[in-house]
Formats: sequence, C-alpha cells, structure tokens
Amino acid sequence: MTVADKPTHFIRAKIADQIKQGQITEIVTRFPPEPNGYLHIGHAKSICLNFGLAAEFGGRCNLRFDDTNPEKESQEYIDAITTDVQWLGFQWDQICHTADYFEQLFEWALCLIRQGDAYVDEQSADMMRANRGTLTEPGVDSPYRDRTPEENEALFLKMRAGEFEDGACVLRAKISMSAPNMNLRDPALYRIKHVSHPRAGDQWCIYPTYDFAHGQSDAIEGITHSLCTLEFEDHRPLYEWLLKKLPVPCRPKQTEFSRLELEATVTSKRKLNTLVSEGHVEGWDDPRMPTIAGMRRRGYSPEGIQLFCERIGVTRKPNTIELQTLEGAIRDDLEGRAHKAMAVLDPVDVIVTNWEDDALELDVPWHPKRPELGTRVLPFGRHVLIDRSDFELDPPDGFHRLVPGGAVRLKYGFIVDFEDVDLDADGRVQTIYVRYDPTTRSGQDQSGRKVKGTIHWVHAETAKTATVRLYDRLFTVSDPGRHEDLAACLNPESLKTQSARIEPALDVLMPDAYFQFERVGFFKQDPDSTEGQMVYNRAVGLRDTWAKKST
RNA sequence: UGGGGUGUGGCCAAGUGGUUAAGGCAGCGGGUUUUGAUCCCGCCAUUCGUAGGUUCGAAUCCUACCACCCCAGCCA
Repeated sequence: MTVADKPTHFIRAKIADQIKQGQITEIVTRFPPEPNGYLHIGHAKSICLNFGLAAEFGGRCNLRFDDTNPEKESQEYIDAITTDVQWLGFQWDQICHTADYFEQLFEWALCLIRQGDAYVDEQSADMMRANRGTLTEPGVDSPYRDRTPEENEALFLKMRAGEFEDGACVLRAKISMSAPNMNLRDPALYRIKHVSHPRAGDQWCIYPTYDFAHGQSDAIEGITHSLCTLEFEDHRPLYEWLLKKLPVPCRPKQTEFSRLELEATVTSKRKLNTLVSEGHVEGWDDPRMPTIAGMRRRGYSPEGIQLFCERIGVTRKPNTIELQTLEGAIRDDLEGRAHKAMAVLDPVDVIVTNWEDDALELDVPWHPKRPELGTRVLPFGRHVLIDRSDFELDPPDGFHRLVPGGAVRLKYGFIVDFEDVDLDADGRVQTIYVRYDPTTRSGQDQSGRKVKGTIHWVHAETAKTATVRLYDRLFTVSDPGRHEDLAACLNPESLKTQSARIEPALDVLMPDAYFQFERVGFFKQDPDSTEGQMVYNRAVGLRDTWAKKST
C-alpha cells in the first residue's frame, strides 16, 4: 500500500498537513516500551503507527527503552522487545535508553531546583498521599515546600550521593497542590531506589519518574511527534510545563490515541504475567498469548498483523475489536503466502479396490496461484486416508462429499466412486471401498465428469504422523479484562493436541514457511518440531460457511 | 458532586453546514472454483447518544441532558 491508498486517520492527516504547510520537513517518532514485560498486540498497534508513519513520510523512528524503574525491568525483556520489533518488520533509526540520559536529566533537575521550580520533600509516601487531596478537594502544601533553592540543591545532591534510605524523600515539581488535574499537584520527579539498573548498573540510586524523563528524552532525540495512548492525556500539561521550564533543544508535541482493546483477550502486563506465572499457559510465547512472541509461534505473519493494525484505524474513541477482525487479517495475508498441502486430522481408511499398481507420484504445486513456490511430490495408491467428516452414511441436504452411491474427487488425484463400506459393531465407519476412474486424473481429465465435491486425503503407506496443536480462544468471556478471577474464565478447550497424518512433503523442517492444510486451516511448524516428529500449530482455521450453515 | 476525554450500522471507521452518510470486518444472496477456501458481483444506517434550538439546509453550529472511559503510584 502507498500513502495514497491507506485509509487515513487523524494523526496521518495531521502530519500530511504539517508537511504541506511547510511547518515541518521531517518527522521523527519513537516507540518507547518499558522493558518490564513482553510486547503484545496493543504494542503492535503502536509499533505499526510509529514506525509506519516514519517510513511513510521518509522520517525516522527510534526504539527507546523507557527504563526509569529498575525494580521492574530486565535484560530479558529488552532482548525480547528488540527481537519482536524486528520480527514485526521494522528497523529503528537509533536504539535508545532513557538510562543513557540520566546525567542530562539530573542536570535539568538541578536547573528546576535553582529556578525554584522543584523541591525535596521529606514527607512519607503515606503523608504525600494524604496531602494530595482528592478528586474534588484540593491538596495541602508540604511543610517542605518552601525550602530555598540552595537547601534543595544540597539535599538533592545528598540524594544522589546515597545519603538517604529508599523513600526518605523525593524531588517534586513545585506547581500547585490545588490543581484540578491531579498530575499537576506537585508530581514526583525523582525517587530513591538503591537498586542496580539493567543498563546503568550501580551508577545511580535515584531514578527519574516517567513524567520527568519522557518529554525530555523526546527532546534529546529530536522527536517531532510523541505518540501515546489516551491515559497520558492528563500528563500532557506536565509534559509541556517541563519542556517550557527547561533549556531543551526542542519542544516535541504529544498526541494521544486510544489503546487497542481486543475481544476475549487481556493485554494488561500484570494479567499476562499472571497467566504465565500461574502456569495457565506455557510461557510468554505460548500461541494462545496475545504477545507478539505468542502470535509468531502460533503462525501469524508480521504482514498479517500489520494489515490488522491498518484495518482497525487510529482514533480517540474507546474501541473493542472483534477477534474475527484479527483472524480475517491473518487469513487474508496467509492465503497468498502459505504453502498448501494435505493433512488428515481424523483419518478413516479408504481402499481403492481397482488400483493394483505401486504408488503413483503426483507432482503438485505448493500453491496453485503462485508457481514460484514450486512443487512437491504427492504419492497416491490403493490405500488412502480421508477425513472422517468427509463421508456420511446418511448425508444431510446439501452435503457434497462422499456418500453411498456417490462420487467425489480426491484432490490432485482421481474421481472415485463409492463401492462399499465396513462398519464396526457400533455402526462406526471402519473402511470405505471405492473405485477410481482412470480417465479423471487431475490435469489430464478426459472424462468430462463433474462431481459435487473435492476432498483432501493422504496416501496411507507414505503418510507420516505429526502432532497438531489446535488453538482456540483462551477465555470463554468476551471481556476477561473486566474479570478479576482470570482462572475462572479460562477456556478449558483452548488447546487440543492430537495426531494427524501428513503427506511426506510436510515431514520436512521448513521453519520459516506458512502452511495451509487444504480445507482445514493455516498452520506453522512449532519450534518443538524435528524431522520425523513434526509439530504443527494451527494459526487459524479456514472460513467455513458449510459448518456455519449446519449449526 | 473536580479535571480530562469519547459517543456514526453487530465490530471498526470516513465525514468538520449543501448530491441518495465513504470504506473495511462480519453477515446475507448470487457467480466462478479440482479447497463448502480464495476470487468476483450484489445487498446490508431515511439516519449520526438523547431532547430542544439556529438555518432555505445540520452527523457537522448552539443549549441542555444522558452514557461510557481516564486521573488521587516515590508505575509507565
């Protein structure tokens, strides 16, 4: 897609306008995750927005780790985030860490102190909370609020020197304790944490807060558009207050958009963490997780996720996207990308009674519309397996698969006519007997015969056995985010593991390929796979209007 | 009962005073099809949170009301 045919949204429109008006010549954005967890689908929206916009307008986008709280952050998350952003298909201009700005931020804190715009408060956290007031009542000034700049500077230096315990005091902006916006009631700028930092090591025992770090970091990097979610809107006056008070190189502008809410999905880091730590899923990359790592393992493609992010738009409205919107985007992308092959998940024996020869090796394309994907060998013979659901003794109206007295095409093979069926004592189909029509070989059919259906199959002798993992939504409720007891709304059927018979070509490691099991769904080889013992994850099923009608 | 936001079809989303309110997803109907997939065609809001008002004319302007979301971390 080019800029012209992408659906527009208010941020894209605004940038286009600014460029047109000559107000800016280049845009610089940043994606600023805190490395305290894995990236999820909500972050994907932000990544696509920030990197996408920069690419579209010929600008730059930085990946910035907003690492101001060493208590929660770790190198594991930094590495995972780096991997995920690249996998999603984006390349940053610079990789940055707020920690690398700590010295400059400290200098700026000193500036504020000398200007009389910040003070060291020795009230306890509880006291500060009590004195902050409420939503409807103003707060009370701290008894330490009127210290002189000299006194504050001396204290702040002592904070840095490690002369105070954690929590003994904090640097606060001196704004107003009666501001209706709670964020302006003398917000904390620096706090004491005798904790070593994943990047800065033991250099610091005081760390800036988000509010004191974010805008100035944006300014240091020359960010033109600081995009963030709506919950930061109330912080914007503070963001601007700091940039105005400080001798920063430029004044970035913050623009907010609404965060992504996905049906039947949780995206709070706390809740995702609970799922992992309580063992409800197998890890951050469990294919049922809405994490980028999880979606990657499940078999979603980066382009499919990008397509989804483009389709959902960017606004300031609260929104909850239906799961089918995500699945639709993934299918739309995978349809053109996947290698298409045959696998039978619930096999039943079929004997082709008039086939006397050895196996016939059919040469069939991986994708009928994409010859460049090449071909593979598909064996056919006397004994094949078809899916149990593709035969009905007593078919409902409109059923066009194999039935007694009927005929069906074995895809890429021949048309076969029903001959007989063996049932076991319970009336369950045991073996189906058919005759193949030699004049109907795919690609050289001279019979002119038409049959109602074409089904998939594998050759019994050469087929391999694989494990398939069939995933379904993790939660039974559409709004798990609103339920405190997550365990109570877990879907017990979110993962079904079973074996399947696969054609030989599917028994080869192709870790980067996406597959479609014809008539079944899109699959990806799990990293647990080994040749001879493949594991296929179902990313998403095919659209199935027949199943829909019959229910 | 403070401040900041948001309300357009089942879900998203254009639209910012003047043709019959874009488009996507989902749904429905039909065509093509060696995947009941894909692809193609068609249908799907007399109405824009509600009630008033301004205007020749309103989803767009004004007023009032209603609903929902965010903010009282030394989290981000």
